Amino acid sequence: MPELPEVETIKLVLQRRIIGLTIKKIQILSPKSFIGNPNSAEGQKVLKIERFAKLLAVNLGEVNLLFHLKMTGQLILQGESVKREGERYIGGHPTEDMMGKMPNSHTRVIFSFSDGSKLYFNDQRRFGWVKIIDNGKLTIDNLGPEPLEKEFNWQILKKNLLKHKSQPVKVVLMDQSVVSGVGNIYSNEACFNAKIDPRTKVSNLSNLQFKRLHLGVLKSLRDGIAHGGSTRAHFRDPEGHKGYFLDYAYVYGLDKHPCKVCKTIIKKIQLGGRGTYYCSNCQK
DNA sequence: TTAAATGTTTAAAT
DNA sequence: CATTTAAACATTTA
Repeated sequence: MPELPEVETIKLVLQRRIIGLTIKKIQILSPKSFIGNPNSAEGQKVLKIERFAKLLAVNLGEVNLLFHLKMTGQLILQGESVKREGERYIGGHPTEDMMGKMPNSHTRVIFSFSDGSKLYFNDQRRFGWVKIIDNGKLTIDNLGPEPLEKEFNWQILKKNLLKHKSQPVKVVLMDQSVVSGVGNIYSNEACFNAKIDPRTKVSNLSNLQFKRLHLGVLKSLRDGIAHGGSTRAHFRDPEGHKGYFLDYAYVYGLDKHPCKVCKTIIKKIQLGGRGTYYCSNCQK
């Protein structure tokens, strides 16, 4: 699920825990999930961790480990000190088995660090991947502006959205070349925040609505990060309670539930082939 | 049994 | 040719 807030939260956790550690060993359990030669990463020290849209780049000097978790990817960090505290750091769409023993049947790659801690890349559907990328080649094509950077304003959002003027606004928001890191969850939430019907064609939006949408995107992403990502990127795991998925959402996954603002029943429709949730009273 | 699920790319249809 | 829709990827759960 990892959209921007989830990946950002994973980044913050990893920056705190694995920078300065050396990768001792990389075990590839699913060849499809690892692209490149793992030898070039083994023995290297983690220097820097960055996020680009939904991608995570772990810099090892000459090379980077570039992660894309796609739909069901998870990163689970279990360290020696972490284990003693009965704690584990996780990021990704929550499932029962991510609280259990590692590795498990969905573990695709295991990174072992110099201090004994391990990072597990789990991915049920195997859409996600880890790639070795030379440092000079770490540019990702077709990425729009990072919404949390101050250069991002409503005029830029408007200009980029207008690349697909006849499309519903909710669909265009998910286009990574329009704005980086917004996926299905936050696109739904952003439209709710902006009080805009997700079906509205981009060409029919007023400047006022573009402004509201700009703020709505920011609010949804910031709320997501404030909640540790919609998936709870770190988790205290003595007995394995369930991560609470999206308790804070206004509309995503809440069809047939009353709107948290006006009690109108949330509707679910299909837009661009994706589940789309909205309140017909709040969003017009 | 069918449908849907956090994402992206590619092919097919309009 | 540009734009839009569907399919594909793989697996599980409702």
